[in-house]
This record gives sequence, C-alpha cells and structure tokens, in this order.
Amino acid sequence: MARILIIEDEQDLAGLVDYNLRAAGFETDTANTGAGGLARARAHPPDLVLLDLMLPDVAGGEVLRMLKSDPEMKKAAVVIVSAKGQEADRIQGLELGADDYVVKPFSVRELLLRVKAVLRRADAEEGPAAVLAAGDISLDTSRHQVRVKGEEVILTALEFRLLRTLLERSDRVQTREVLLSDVWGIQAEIHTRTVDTHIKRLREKLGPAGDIIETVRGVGYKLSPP
Amino acid sequence: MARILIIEDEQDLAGLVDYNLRAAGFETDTANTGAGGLARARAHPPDLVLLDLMLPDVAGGEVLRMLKSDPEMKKAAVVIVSAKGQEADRIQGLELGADDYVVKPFSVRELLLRVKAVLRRADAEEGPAAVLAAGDISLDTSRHQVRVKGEEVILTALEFRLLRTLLERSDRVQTREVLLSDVWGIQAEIHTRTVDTHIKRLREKLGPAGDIIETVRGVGYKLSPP
DNA sequence: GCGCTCGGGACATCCATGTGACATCCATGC
DNA sequence: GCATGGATGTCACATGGATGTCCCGAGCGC
Repeated sequence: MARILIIEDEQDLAGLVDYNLRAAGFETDTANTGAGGLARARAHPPDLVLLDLMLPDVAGGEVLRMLKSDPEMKKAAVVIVSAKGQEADRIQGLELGADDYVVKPFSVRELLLRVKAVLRRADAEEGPAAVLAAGDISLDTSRHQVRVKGEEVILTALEFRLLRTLLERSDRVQTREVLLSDVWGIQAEIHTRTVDTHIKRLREKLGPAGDIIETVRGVGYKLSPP
Repeated sequence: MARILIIEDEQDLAGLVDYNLRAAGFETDTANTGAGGLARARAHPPDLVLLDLMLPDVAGGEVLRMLKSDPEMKKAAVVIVSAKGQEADRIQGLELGADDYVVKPFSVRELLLRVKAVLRRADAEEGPAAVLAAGDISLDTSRHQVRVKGEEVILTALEFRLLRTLLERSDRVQTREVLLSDVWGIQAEIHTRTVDTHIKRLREKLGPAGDIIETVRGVGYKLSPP
C-alpha cells in the first residue's frame, strides 16, 4: 500500500488524519514543519504528500517547489491542505504542480476520497493508458497534454483540470456548484461568471471540437462524446 | 429528495434548521434527545443525520456510534453540530465516521452548503444507475437525458423536473398544487394555466408516448405505465 | 516592466417560462 | 338528448432569468 507523508503543524489535525489514513491501510509519516517534511521526504520518498500551506517555518509553496525540483521526490503526488478563503494559494498550488487540494475544515471521508483518487490516477499513469478521450479530443494526464485531432493545444493548469473533470464524467451533467467544488475547491453558491468564463476559454482553445461541451440550460455543463 | 433527521435539543435552533431544510426541498424529521433520534432513525432510515453532540440524555458520540453500528442506519451520512471550541469533539466525531462538521454558531447558508456537499458526495459514491422508465419513456437523471423508444428528446430544465416528478410517482395522481409545490417550489392556489401549459408541452415533445400522462379531471395529472 | 492567468463585474443576447384570452371538452341536471 | 358551467387544452407574446462575451484589475513568474 502507498506511503503518505503528512506535513501539518496542527497536532490534533495531523493526528486525526494520520489515524484515518492508517485505518484505511496506508503507511504514514508525519512532520510538523516544512523543513522536517522535506527531510522526511528525502529519507523515505513517499507516494503522496499531504501538504499544509500554512507552516510555521517555510511557506508551503516553497516546500512544494522544493519537492518538485528534486528528481527523487518529484514522483510523489501532492495534495494541498489549505484554510478556507485562501483562494490565491489554491491557484498557486495548482500551478506549481499540486495534484489536488482540500479546504479546511474538511471531512475525513472527503480527504480519503481525494487521496485515493489521486493515487489511482498516479497508478494509472504508469500503465500504458493515462489518456482520456472524447471525439477529437484526447487528454494525457501523465504528460499534462491535450490534443485535438493530433494537434497539441496548450491549456493552463485550471483549464486542464476543468477539462479532465468533464472528461472523467463524460455524459453526466455537472452543475456549476459541483464544478466549483471539484475543480476550484470552493463551496459556494454562484453569483459570478467564473465557471462560464473558463468554459468559454476552454471551448475557444479547443476550436470546433469544443462543441462537445454542451450547455444544459438551467442545470450546468456536460461533455458528450459523439 | 433526500431525508434528513435533525437531532438537536435546542428547540429554537432545531426549528430554524428544520424550516430552512424544508424550504430547500428536503424531507425532514426531528428529535430532541439522543434516544428519540435513534428511534426515529430506526423507524425511517434517513439519508443524512444532523447530530448535535451536546444532548440532554445520551452523549452525541454514543448516538453516532449506535448509528454506525446498525447496518440499516449505517448508510446515513452524518454531519456533526457542536459548540465552538470543542476541538476534542471534532476529532472524536470525525474519527467515529461523521462526514462533516459544523461549529455553532453557524449560518444557515453554510449549513445548507455542507449538507448539500455531503449528500452529493454520498450520491456519487453509489452507482450511476438513476434511470426512471415507464412505457417507451426512459429518463436518466445524471445525464439529464430523456429517450422515447431510444430516440433522444430535448427537454427544458422545468419539463425535465416535471417529468421526473411524475415518473417517481407513477400511477399516483398529482394535484396541480402538489406539482406547483414540488416542481416549481411555489406554494399557492391556482389561478393560472401554468401547470397545464407545461403538461401540454411535455406531451407534445414526448409524441405518442405522451399519452401515458393522463388527465384526472377535477383532480390533477397521473402518469400511468401500460 | 511584460506577459500570462484568473476572477468577476458589466453588459448583450437568447430562450424558457408564466400568463391571460379563447377554444374545447365533459359531467351534471333536466 | 340537450343545455350549461366549470374544467382543461391551446395559443401567442412579454418578460425575466440564465448564459455568452468582453474587458479590466490583481497577482505572479520571468
């Protein structure tokens, strides 16, 4: 079973997470500072790092950067844990190469789901098929690459995530709330044009193939392969 | 819509929460003691339990343990409600298998968001099979898609909700008032042709299959499968 | 400083929806 | 069988809400 490194300064929370991950059959390791976490990671490269962005010593973002710059530790998937409201962190984390994030306070079930999902993806990538496809679009999760009719299309981290979410749930309608929650990590009602704007950008970049992202008026969006 | 059981000893708070959950379209049930709550849960297994940890009789944690140990009630998601600062409760609650946690005083909005998020997650975990059918008509909730003899029929959001409501209550007559309340969310007497108009549009779009929507003169409408 | 990304306000646009008027149907009483 | 009144079917249209689109400011890496 997979090795998970928890870098978190709140002892209570770290203990809780540790307990539950072990109960779910993972091997765990914990550190309560950024420096300590990096040391642990070097000593025993984990499969996944649970990283709190608010650490007493180093900034979480810095830890993430270090992790990703070391060829040995680079393979580890990273799930960001951040306090509610710090949305800038979230974006930044994703741009730096985090694989997912959960917002505090989170439920254990949610955390486990996300951890398992990330590990599953990481697993699948090692195999031959880490490619999601629909119509003319193919998305390679391991290379972080999208092609339309074989032509590469450059997407931002957020756009990639949005497209992947839609592809993983092909044919099922996703409400704006669900997308905000699963792609953005925000739990909120909608008053803004955020989702729409990014859907628009995605459609634009995908060109004619973007038509497979359907608007379901009054409900949300749906990707439906031909 | 989902069933929610509220176990809370403060009458005012219970009433407020109850009112708002109902307004949001949930079915609710309330109990103001732990023992009472367990009894209600046994009688009508809920989809989600809102559990106050500070109860007059049994400790909330004990209630949670009992809930989770009964195979029938185990399926219910649990959201803990507890006074601020009781960090220990939080840890304990989540370890015992609660799905989320709300700290008093909380805003109704926040509670609703969390309840919805938890239910959404629980839903996603169960199979995707959410297809209602009657005669030549089949309705797929997650895809938001309706087919008549395999042919897709495009419905608006409202028409879809109307058809789903009728399908869920096949063979039982629905008065216009009930439909207005459950499909439209309006509580009113009828002076307008609203329901009739939409029934008409639905029949039209369904073609010959639309005949299974029967008019029960003087009462309302009924969907009766052959 | 420049360029990129993202959020979200301010419109423009579109179409689903509610409504009242009228047509039609049907149960009822004679 | 027939007249009658109330219930239901049908229609056209305005209106508001939902979505598409544009654009600007903020934040960040280089």
